[in-house]
Amino acid sequence: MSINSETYRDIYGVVSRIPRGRVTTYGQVACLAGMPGRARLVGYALSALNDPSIPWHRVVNARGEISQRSDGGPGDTVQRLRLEEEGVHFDGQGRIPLDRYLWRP
DNA sequence: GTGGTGACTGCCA
DNA sequence: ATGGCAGCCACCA
Repeated sequence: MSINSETYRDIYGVVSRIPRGRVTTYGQVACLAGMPGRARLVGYALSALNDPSIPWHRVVNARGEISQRSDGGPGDTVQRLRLEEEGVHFDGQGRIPLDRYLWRP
């Protein structure tokens, strides 16, 4: 990982144990990392992340949608493709039914 | 030190 | 159902 910070390492640690074919929300990652209410920090941490071994694509927002990146990169498209490869099904509105795919540790 | 920004969330109209 | 808004806190200029 690119940043030397315990906080970020905790976030990445949580993300890396999301099982294949499941998703989780920014808020839940924050909660599991011991900082409830700091979903925005999780988003910031992921934007700074540049490590292919971390399954960042399994993190979506609280509505089950893929959050668009500010840098205009193709990340959001890649995210959807990778999730579909894992068998995560999107509904007609581009959202993931969280009742079905949300990771419950 | 100060102020603006963001891969967010929950509340309210 | 959708859209706006305040709160959140690390980072950068």
